[in-house]
Amino acid sequence: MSRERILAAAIELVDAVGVEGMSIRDVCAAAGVTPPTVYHYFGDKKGLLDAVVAAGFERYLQEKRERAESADPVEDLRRGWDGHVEFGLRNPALYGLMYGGARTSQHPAAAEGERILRRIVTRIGEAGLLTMPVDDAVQTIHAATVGATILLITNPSAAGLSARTREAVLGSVLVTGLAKTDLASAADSLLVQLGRGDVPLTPGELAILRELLVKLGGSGEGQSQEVGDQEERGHEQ
Amino acid sequence: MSRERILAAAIELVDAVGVEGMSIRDVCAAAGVTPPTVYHYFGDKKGLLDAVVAAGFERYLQEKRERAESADPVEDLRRGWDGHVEFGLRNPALYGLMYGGARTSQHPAAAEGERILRRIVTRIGEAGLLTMPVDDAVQTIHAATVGATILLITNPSAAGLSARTREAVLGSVLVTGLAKTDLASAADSLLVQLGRGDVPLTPGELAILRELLVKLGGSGEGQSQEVGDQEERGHEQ
DNA sequence: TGTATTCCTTATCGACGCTAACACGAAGCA
DNA sequence: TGCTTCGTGTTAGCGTCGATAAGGAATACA
Repeated sequence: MSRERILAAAIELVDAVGVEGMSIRDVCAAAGVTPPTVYHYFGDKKGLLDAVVAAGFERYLQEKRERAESADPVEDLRRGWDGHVEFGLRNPALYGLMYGGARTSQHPAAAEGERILRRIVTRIGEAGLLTMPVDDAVQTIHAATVGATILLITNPSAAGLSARTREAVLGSVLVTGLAKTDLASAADSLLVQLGRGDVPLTPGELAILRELLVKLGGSGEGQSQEVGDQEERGHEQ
Repeated sequence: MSRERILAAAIELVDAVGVEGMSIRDVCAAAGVTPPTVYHYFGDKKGLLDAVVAAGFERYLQEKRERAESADPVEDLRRGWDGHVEFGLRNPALYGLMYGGARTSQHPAAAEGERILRRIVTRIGEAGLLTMPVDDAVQTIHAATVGATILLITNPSAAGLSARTREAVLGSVLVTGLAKTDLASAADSLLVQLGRGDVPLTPGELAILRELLVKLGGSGEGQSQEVGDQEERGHEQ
């Protein structure tokens, strides 16, 4: 009965003050117990943090499992990516414990997360939409997801980074060049082309065109809504 | 004279036992000074770790600067990627401090690293080989690089992960040789995209945009440039 | 010589991770 | 009912940590 209170207090504290700011004594004060009780249940501080990480993975997996698989595995993959990044932004300290550090990281719960990803990618492969072996695709997607999440945590102002990286990776992993055919990308591409060589337009036309393209492009800093919340969805396909 | 010895001892200790295993007193013993000396030079433990991180970035930047720019910016980009990953694998604890943690990460030395990357990407963009704006490409590449490095650190058995992720990202960021390499086809591509889905423009804006795009468009087949040079490459390490 | 500055010390503080030893109520068994 | 066991906590304290107050020794400058 005290174990849950201790674990809950530890999770809350890690989320509030980070790993380095959390002390056993603080956890005890929040949970209403004394230090030896913590050591009775969790062995040592590392054991307590492992339990926190395990609870974090469990929470993450629950979200992941609640996302039912749709008929389109590619859409499932996008949702999985967005869910991962969103989870990291919602629990930055916990995410740092789970992925960032050189910690154990071989948590059994982490393996199930990768298994879910592998199942989705396998379905995509069975549909003949993969440009590489399943394991390679899983590793590539996983690496890019973690990297985008970490960079977003340390630099939340980089709006659109997640969606762009996602489409960039998907564009190479999937045979369908979906990422290159969406509206924002086409506008960005043209914007790049306008920057070099001569353009058969008057200066005024060029100015108007640039403004319109920026409005269409995915890289503008126009919308200041919170990141991670399906910001770029709907553009593709 | 003691400052350098303290910093060197701290770097060595961080590399040997990690951040959490390092204590000021250990550093003092290794450097032959007493604790107050450390606080005299570095303020507090965070200050000392910041100095360690700064030294790490400095070491990383020196390696990066020593790689002279070649005539082919794409090759420079590949070498920069590989150098980044290699540095992370050679200094895992230091890399975790530099990128993994939720630390400030806005170190001035980190900014120069990104500036070097941006310069390379800018050169690629000036060659017309970019499918997205420079800033977007920089962010995407950066995120994927960090992710691949972190996953390789925590799981060194994933051979080939770095090269695969690198080529996957480059395959999306770089123009691969088909269409979209010139102004006319980029305009045509956007024109097609305007035809489907909803466009966040007013009817008037849309009309002007269409007119301008028609003026730019090649009215059918856009001839591609001579960029068939680099295709997919093996490039294992 | 007197004084200021730099560099580093001794000595100490409160908080930390952690542990030994013990207290106490709820079964389990005679 | 009495005795034991076990799960669940406690009190008290160890050694170490990060950090600080106060001052000493050497150098530089007037």
